Amino acid sequence: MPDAAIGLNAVIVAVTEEVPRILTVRRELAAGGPAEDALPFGPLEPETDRTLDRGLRRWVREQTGLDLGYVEQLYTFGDRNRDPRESHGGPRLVSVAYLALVREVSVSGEARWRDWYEFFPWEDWRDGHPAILDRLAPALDSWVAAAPNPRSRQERRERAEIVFGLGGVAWDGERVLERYELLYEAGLVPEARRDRIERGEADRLPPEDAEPLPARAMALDHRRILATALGRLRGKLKYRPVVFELLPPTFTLLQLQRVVEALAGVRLHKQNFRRLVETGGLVEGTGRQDAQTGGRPAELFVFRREVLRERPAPGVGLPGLRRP
Amino acid sequence: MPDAAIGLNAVIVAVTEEVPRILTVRRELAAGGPAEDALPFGPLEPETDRTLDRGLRRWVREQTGLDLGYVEQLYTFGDRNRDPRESHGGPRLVSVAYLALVREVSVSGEARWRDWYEFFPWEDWRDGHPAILDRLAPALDSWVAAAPNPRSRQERRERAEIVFGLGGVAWDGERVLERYELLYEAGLVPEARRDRIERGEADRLPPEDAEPLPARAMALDHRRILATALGRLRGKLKYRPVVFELLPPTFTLLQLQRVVEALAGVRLHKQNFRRLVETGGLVEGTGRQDAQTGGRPAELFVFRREVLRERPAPGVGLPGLRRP
DNA sequence: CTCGATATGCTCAAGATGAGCATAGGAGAT
DNA sequence: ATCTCCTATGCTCATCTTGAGCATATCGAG
Repeated sequence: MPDAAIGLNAVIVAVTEEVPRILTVRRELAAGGPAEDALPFGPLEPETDRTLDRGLRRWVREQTGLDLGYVEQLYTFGDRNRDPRESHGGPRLVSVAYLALVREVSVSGEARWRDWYEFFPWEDWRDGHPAILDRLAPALDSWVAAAPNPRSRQERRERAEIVFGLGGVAWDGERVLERYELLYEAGLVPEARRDRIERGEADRLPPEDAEPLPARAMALDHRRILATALGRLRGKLKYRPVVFELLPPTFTLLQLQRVVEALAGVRLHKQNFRRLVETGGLVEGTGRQDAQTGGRPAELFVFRREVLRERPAPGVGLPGLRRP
Repeated sequence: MPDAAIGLNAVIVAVTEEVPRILTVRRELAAGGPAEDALPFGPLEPETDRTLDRGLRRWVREQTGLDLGYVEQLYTFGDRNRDPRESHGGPRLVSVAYLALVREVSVSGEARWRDWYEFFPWEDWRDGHPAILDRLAPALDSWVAAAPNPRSRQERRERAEIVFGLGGVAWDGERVLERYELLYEAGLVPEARRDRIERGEADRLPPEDAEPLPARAMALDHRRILATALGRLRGKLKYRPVVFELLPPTFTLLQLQRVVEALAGVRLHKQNFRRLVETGGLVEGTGRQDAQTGGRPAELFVFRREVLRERPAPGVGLPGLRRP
């Protein structure tokens, strides 16, 4: 069986000040090339790492000083030429990506936190319809129109409508990856051009955009990995009590709501949210009050672990977030 | 970056006669050892396989003659010593497992179809509470009692109750993997003994069960992979129209219901199921009728693709299957 | 033509959801 | 002191969804 190299990628998420953040590093991938944002990554040491996630925790600690708590495997990326160094004799690189949720934000080394909506501005609907979608829509239309034949045009149209919620289709917050992949295929993200050039496919380049999208790109396929993470987390939120990994042990209901909103990218009805988490048994009051920030003091709550015994799939699967 | 070998595993699912089946092969893993059921697996060819799932499709075709349609990545298994050959100088083997859904059942080669509930008899609740659970419950109690300290005992009890729905906790059909892993840890499946012996940990063996569970074991960690697949499929059913991958293009509502029940492992209320899929826009009548099997003829339905435009997460997320 | 079997239509109580109104209890300004 | 602004918290209500059942339709077999 021929060999390949196994890499491990980490999407490390924290939420502070109502901003969901991910930990990034700066990397020069092409030696001497431009530095780009990248997800932290490291190798699996086949000899010493007993499991994949132990390997991950090991080098995350080494690189950033962070001790990961909640960790979950996301997806394994193995397309050829994910890393351009492969085409110059490097080994086939297969990367197993993980999602980690943390509370702390102090990191050491070259790591820094970034608002994940800088990478996906179209995903944040908390202030209503994101303005960037008005710029994307016509670009998507051109992509549809540029299809080589009517059948393919029809497919493109349907796909664009479904994933971007156009033409009356409802927006589905979980389709983060599908949206990114469509933009990539349509040549609307810089990675599309860059990858083609790096692979020597300088023919068939998408037209360089006069005015590039106001979104941050990433090295390699890391924005794809990040999109996978965001989509997965949005889904998981609804049926597993993962938000609490991102919150201090004690919090107010509004703090909880703000974190959920930050991840889900939508605003929620306050009273209904409260009803959901309280009558759903997800939290319990401590009797203590918040050293608040203006307004009537709020009660402090804690996560109620017993809910795991009471309900099969406890989460904040609430109004406007529900599945069907 | 040190090298490792990448394997690909396929959990290939079909449903016929209300039985969910998976494709297995017989393998002698220890040369000269006993033949065991295994999932089909093959290597990734780093040079020729452009993507992981292409590699998978390639060797599944080679090994079984099957052309896969719907394929979805499941999970990547990378613990050390998954394959005992590693401890004899073999390379670290990391396997990417895939779930595939097919309609056909004719296979060539050494492959054969097996009822997946032979591997997990406790997962089939279609005829009510599975009898095997009455045998498992006391064995789980012993495992809880055997905890080294009160704290660990409490944790074991809570875990057993949650995953097996004991002590008033509701049964959650999706926790297939958690149940299998608990049984493994508790030494209640033959793989637990076998793996310890193969790793030379012949001390600390779980006691050999006088009367082994009436369930089929698998080679390596393949039953774990299978459990992952079953759990994932049960979950996905509820919010993506994947059942239709397992059905002929045209089907009656009862056929559809039977397939869903076979996968979910529970019986559903017929009229409500019908209401759900019809008013939910998942299917549409063809006007034609079934060459039926006794009783009033049933209308033939087809999957209604337009539902993808109308609802964000269409699936059979119905009564008794819902998340919260 | 009656029975057995399945299909299909319809009802209804209970619960969940979506949206809003009203009141409580703090801090800082006047 | 009291006014104002702000957030917390309690409560209501119309509407939709769910869970469960009854009733009727339409076939084949005896």
